[in-house]
Formats: sequence, C-alpha cells, structure tokens
Amino acid sequence: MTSSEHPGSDQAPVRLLLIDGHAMAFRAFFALPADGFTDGRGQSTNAVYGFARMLFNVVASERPTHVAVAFDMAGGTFRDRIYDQYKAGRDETPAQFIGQIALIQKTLDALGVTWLEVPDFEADDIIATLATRMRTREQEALIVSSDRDAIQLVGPGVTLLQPVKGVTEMRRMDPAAVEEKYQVTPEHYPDLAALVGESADNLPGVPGVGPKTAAKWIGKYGDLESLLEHAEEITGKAGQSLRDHVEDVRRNRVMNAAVTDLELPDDEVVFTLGRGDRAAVHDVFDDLAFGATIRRDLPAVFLPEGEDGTDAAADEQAAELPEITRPEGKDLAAALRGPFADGAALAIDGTWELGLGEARRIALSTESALAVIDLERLDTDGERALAAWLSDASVRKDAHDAKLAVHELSARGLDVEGWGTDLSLAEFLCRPDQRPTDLAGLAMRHLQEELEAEQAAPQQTLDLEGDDGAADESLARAADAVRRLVPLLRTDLEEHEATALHDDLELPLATVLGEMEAVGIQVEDEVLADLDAEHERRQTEVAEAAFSEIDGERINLGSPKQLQEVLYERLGMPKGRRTKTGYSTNAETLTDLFEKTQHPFLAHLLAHRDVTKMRQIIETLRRFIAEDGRIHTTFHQNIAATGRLSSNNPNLQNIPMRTEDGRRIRSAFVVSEGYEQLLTADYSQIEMRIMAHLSEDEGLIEAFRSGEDLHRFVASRVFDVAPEDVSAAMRSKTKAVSYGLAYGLSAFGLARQLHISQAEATGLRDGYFERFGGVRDFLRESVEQARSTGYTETILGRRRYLPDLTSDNRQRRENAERVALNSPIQGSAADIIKLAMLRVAADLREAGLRSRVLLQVHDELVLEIAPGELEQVRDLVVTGMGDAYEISVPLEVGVGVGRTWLDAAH
DNA sequence: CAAGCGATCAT
DNA sequence: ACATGATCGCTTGT
Repeated sequence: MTSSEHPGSDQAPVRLLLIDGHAMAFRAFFALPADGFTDGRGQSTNAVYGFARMLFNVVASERPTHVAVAFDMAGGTFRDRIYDQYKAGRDETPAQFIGQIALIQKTLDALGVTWLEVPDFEADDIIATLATRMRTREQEALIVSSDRDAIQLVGPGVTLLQPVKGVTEMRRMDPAAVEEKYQVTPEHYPDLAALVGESADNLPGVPGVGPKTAAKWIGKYGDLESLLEHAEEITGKAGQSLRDHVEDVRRNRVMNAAVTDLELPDDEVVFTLGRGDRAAVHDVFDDLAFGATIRRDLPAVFLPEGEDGTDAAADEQAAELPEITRPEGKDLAAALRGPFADGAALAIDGTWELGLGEARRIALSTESALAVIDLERLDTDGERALAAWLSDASVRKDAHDAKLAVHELSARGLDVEGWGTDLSLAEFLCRPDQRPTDLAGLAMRHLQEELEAEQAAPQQTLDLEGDDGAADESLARAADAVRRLVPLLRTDLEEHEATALHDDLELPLATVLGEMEAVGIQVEDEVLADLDAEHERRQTEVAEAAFSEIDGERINLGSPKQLQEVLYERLGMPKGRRTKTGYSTNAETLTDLFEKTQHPFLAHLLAHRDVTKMRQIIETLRRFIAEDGRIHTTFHQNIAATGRLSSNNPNLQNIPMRTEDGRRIRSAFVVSEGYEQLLTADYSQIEMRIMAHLSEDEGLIEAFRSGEDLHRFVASRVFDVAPEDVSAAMRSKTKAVSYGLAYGLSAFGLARQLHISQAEATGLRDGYFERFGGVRDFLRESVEQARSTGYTETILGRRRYLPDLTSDNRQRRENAERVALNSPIQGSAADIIKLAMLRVAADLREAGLRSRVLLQVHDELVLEIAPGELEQVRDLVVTGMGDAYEISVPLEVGVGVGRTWLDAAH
C-alpha cells in the first residue's frame, strides 16, 4: 500500500482511460477495408473490429484501472446554435459506417465498459469534464483521441494518445511534447487554434497566419486576450489580417473551449474494469463473425477476477542437475538398463559440416539421472550397450535436433530408432513463421521461467548446439534443457493440433533426410571445371564488348550504382522502375530499355549477367564437393513457413533448368559407382491439382480427369473455343492466370507479366473466374476463414498463423492475404511429397533394395538406381508418389532416367 | 566485419 | 504490385 501524499485522496491510485468513441471508430473505419470485415449479413464490422483492437491494445499496454468511452450524440450541440456553419461541409457518413457505432456500444456493454453521451454536448466535452476531474484529484487520465480539441486538456497527470497511423500506433503527448510540437503550452493551444482555424470544424482562422506565427504572438503577449488587446501594435500583412478577423478568432475561441463542468456519474464503480462477461463478449463477437484472433487478445482485466486466473501448476521438481555420471563399458550397459530404460533426452556436442561427423560425446538426461558418454573412450561392451539402447525403438529419445544427432551417431555406426520429440520441429510446427533462432530463444525463456518458478535458476546459459569442447556440464545442461522442454512442447503441439504432424510426418522424415544428406550426390568436378573455364572466356568477351560501347570505360558491371550512373546519367536512358535506393537495373528493365533504345551496351550487359551468374553457381557447387566426390546438401524442415523443405550449403533446389546453357550444370550431377542410373520423378501440376481438390471446382476437376492438357483445356473454356483451336498465346495467358491465382496475383501484376494492358488482364481474370467460379469462391473463402480463425491449414492440418490479416496497414494486410491464398496450396503440396518420401523410403527398405533417394526439389525426387532395380524402383516410386494422399483428382507422376541429372529430366 | 539491398536461380 | 526459398557481390554503417 502506498500512502497518499495529499489529504482527501485516500483511495487507491486511479488511472482513467478516456476514449473519443466517434473519432476512433472513424479512424478504424478508414484503416481497415469495409468489404473485408462483415458479419455475413451485409453489415460491415471493420470499425467495430478496429475499435476493439485499439481498445485491447491500449488497455494491455497502458494498464488503466478505469475506462470510459465518450460518444457524440445525434441532433447537434450548443455549438451549432452559436455558429450555424459549425462542422459544415463535411462529407456524408459512408453507408458502410452506419450502424457500427451501435455495435461498438454493444461490444462495450459486453466488456463492462461504461460509455457516455450527453445531449447537446460533444464527446470532447465529456472527456474534458472527466479529465479535469482527475486532474483536480491528482489522479491520472489517459485520453485517446484524434481530435485536436483534446490537446488543451493535457497537463500534470493528463496524457493524450494521438493515433499516428491506423488505430494501433499512438503518439504520447504530455505537456512537454505539446510544447515541443506546437511551441505553446497545452492550455494555450486553443488560443493558437483559434488564430489558425480548424478546417475539420469549418472554423476559418486568420488568413496568412499559421501555427508558427500564432505561436510567436502567443509567446510574446502571453495569451490570446492580451494579443487581441495589442492587435494594433502588430505590423505587416499578418497584423492587418488579424485586425480584420478578430471576430472570427473570438468565435473560434468560444467554439473550441472544452466544457469541463458536465454532470457526469462520479461513482467509483462506474468506470472500473473487470465487469465484463466473457460469454456476452463471445455472443457479441459471434454475432459480428469475429474470429479467434481478437478473442485471444481480449485482456483479462476486462473480466471479473478469478475468471481468467492463470495461477496453477507449481512444480515439484528441483532444478538442480542430478549428479552427472560418466558410465563406460559395462557400467554403461547397467546404466542404460536403469534410469534410462524408458527413454531420455539426448544432446550431442558435434556439428554437421560438409558431411563430417564430429561428435565426441553425447549426454543423456532423465528426470532422475544424467549421463555424459564419451564416444571415443567407449570400450566394446559399452559401445555394444549404447548401440542396443539407441536402436531400441521402445526406448524413447528426445533431442533438440534429431537429424543432427542422427548424423553424428551414424557417422560412428550408431543407428537410432524410437525418436520421441524433436524440439526444433515441434517449435516450428507451432510457430512456422518464426526463425529457428527466435524459437530457441523462446524455448529458453520458457525454460528460464520454469527454473525461476523453482527458484533455483542456474547461472550458466544453456547451449543447445553444444560446441568447441565445452565442459561436460554444458552438454549435460543441454540434455537437461531438452528434457525439461519436451513436456512444454508436447502441450504446445496439442494446442496447435500438430502432434500427428510431428510424430508421424516430420520426425520420421528427419531420419530420411538425414540419410539423403549423408549419401549426397556424385558430382563430376571436371565437367564443372570445363564449364567454368568456358564461361570465364565468355565473361571476358562480353565485358570487353560492353566496355567498348561506353567509351572503353571499365566500370564494375556488377555494381548497380555504377550502372545507374552510366545508363541514366551518361547515356541518358529513360528511367524506369524504382528501387528503394535508385532506379532498377534488373533484367526486365534492361530488356525494356533495349527494346526502346537498341543500345548494344544493354545486350552485352545482360549477357554478362548471365555468364556471371553461371560462374557463380558453378564455383559455389565446386566449393561444396566433399572428399568423397559428392555434394552433401542440408535440408531444413523448419525454415519455409508453408512446410516446404529448404536446402543450403549448397542449395540444390535451385540448379538452373530454364535455359539450355543453365541446364548443362545438371550434367555434372551423375550416377555414382556401383549404381546404374539417376531417376527423377516429379508431380505434374501438383499445385493446380490441389487447387482443384480444395476448391471442388467442377470445371477444374474435369480438366484433370479428362486427360487433356490442363492449360489447353482451361484456355478453351476461358476463351470459349474448341481445345484444338486454342492458340499458343491463349494457352500461355491462361497458364499465367492459373499459376498467378495461387499467388494472389493482381490484375496489375498479370498485366506486367504478360505485357498486356491492365484492362485486358482484368478481363482475362474475370473470364477465368466466370468459368471457374469454384476457384474464385475457394480463394475468397480461404482468406475469410483465415481471418476468422487466425490461421490457414493444409490438407494435413499444418497451420500458419497470419495475424496481419487484420492489420490496419494495407501493405501488410494485402501481403497476408496473398500468403493466405498460397499457403494451403503450397503447404499441401509439401505435405503430399513428404508423405511420398516416407513411403518410398519405407518401401525401398522393405523390398531390400539398394536404390536410394538423393534429393527432393519441392515436387520432384531424385533417386540413384542400383543395378537391376530400375523397373521395380520406378513402379515403387510412381505408386508411392501417386498414392501418397488421395485427392479428388489423380496425382500424376512423370519419370525420367539417365546417367546424369540432365539426362534424367523428362 | 556485419547487415541491407538488388539481382537471379529454382518450384 | 506474385508465394516459398538461397546465394552472391556491392554498398553502407559500426
């Protein structure tokens, strides 16, 4: 309890939040699209949504003890009687805004927030009265209003939050901030405003006098009254203008004076928080068709105490590490039959770099025991015991990164079965848009909280990666951290309905990927060396040719900055698209420029770009060829938020394919000794097939069942001609629309891509949607549903959370909408090929075949075929991929075979 | 030396 | 202003 410093205020400190209801509702209305937020019965709810979010935000961040919302009343105010032009000339209320104020008030009722309106007065007067009351009582008031009349209320204990952008970004105005911004104190702000005028209220000020002059005058004469008394002294145009408009100024000053003595409730209870009713809020939100996102953000302070009580779960477990044992040999066998018999969390101190396993030790942790095992000092008995334990599927093992562990252990001939939980995968499934480092940090904070709850937080930071000969204790603590985090992540998985995805898809896949990485793919360095040498020659040639076109000056062709100088300054070419830092020099721009100017420099520059890119790719690949003559990429399961894999060190998922020259790189990827062929198998148009499945569009489904070429079929419908009469142009345009749709392509973007007018692009899209309405409905509903639930979902229930779908920032919101369109499609394709990989790997193993999967490239698998196994493997792969998951159209799989990756293309 | 940017490769 | 990635070289900031 803090004792009061002044008499008469023996009550607890009050922090009253005052909101200008109409002003904020209007702001919300214009910050969010009215068409994007409706209750399903034609009533727009964007203002209600934005208002609620603003309220939740401010309450959560400012922690007021009391709240009141003030509204203007219909029917005018006393100010209209003083000045009949007050607020004249305002635009009519938008039709979609109508009714939303009543809905906001309904929401406030459910939240137990008092709202006020007083006949004949404005919201500002209500706020002024209450703010003044708080100020006299030396309590705090916090005003949220975009109306400038609120500025005069700022003072000791009274702060104004002015919305800056949208409804969530606020600027804090205390007396100092007001003075800083307007050069007058808050109480003199109405004086300034009277001189300057307020166009929003149709109150013209003194012509030729702006805030600078007004502030100067007020500073000189003290206040408006003294200024007007000395009006004769002021020289110049402004002085005359002032004398000519004294009447206006006096009127303005009367109009903008806030009324501070309204009769308003003054009951302790009236404005207190905590009187909301969760059920009522949900009813109102149901009625408004609000989704889960905003419900989650409802601050608990609105509800009665105890209803949202979160105190629970005191941990009985001590934070002290169990004694670390270092079992060796026969001891190990005993230990593994003892406390570790049911499973353990596992940590490893190695790294997977260029295919070299470097693990020296592993740490195992259970609730009661902890062991660090030195792999290099194990004797035969110990190794045998460890191998048996690791490969016993009935013993559950958890790890931060199971794939990494697989590498380190299998490099020493130890195979692992019976994985339980992989923290990195669990974290990713729950929060796919977070970077792994952030997730690790998040996990660490969870852990820290738990340890603090146990009041025995260790001082050391935990290093889940393990590293450079760190002490046994560090490794042991990492294993202990895994152990402690597993139950938390299991709960997390349940909450995100991702348990099955983790247990039955991602974690088993990790082992498969680990094997693929370890095997790698054979690369012929000589082929790459020749290719590099050839491109080096061509690079010199085109560079010289380019220089000769610009007076022989040897600029750096790789420097966008220097290129801009040459192209747009020296050669005076027309400036096209802009980038953040200047004018674009990308291939599209350069090609356009070439068409316009025919300047040979541009052609040479483009050629230089191509060969440079080629060399870059070739040299990168060569650097990654390991001792064994193979490239071992790393596949990541926790990077691409849609659920795709990513590949790095090097990236083998973006080896050139589009151009003839680029494809030659693929001829360096070859079948290795002891194997017969490379086989590639890819899904044909899997994303469009998923679109057909998810949208249930009959036309699209028929397209795939007909066996006709997809784009030809679709084009024949769109352009209303027989399939055989579809021209190449029709087909390629239709194809662009088909693929663009899944990416949220706009008419603008389509026009740019196809070099057609925006009108033609719009027509194309409309024509498409006319014939394939199911697709349009599906896309629209995807976004709508995601906005409501807060996430998108794939066919396997993989979620992606998209809070930006309700952002008041248009760019962010529209980006989230495109993501919402694309994620279920791209993500479902990722799900399907992952299922296929598990199946193919399992089938190969069960059939006792030596052939193996080497790479995955989103919709394609690359396998290495052992002698004599081609037919069997081909069937197995085609079936495995084709039947991986049943959707309403067939999943077609194309197969190619050859000595090199290029030859295996089909 | 790191970080941001622009460009370009893949599906 | 069309989704998901990786990588490189240049430029700029620490």
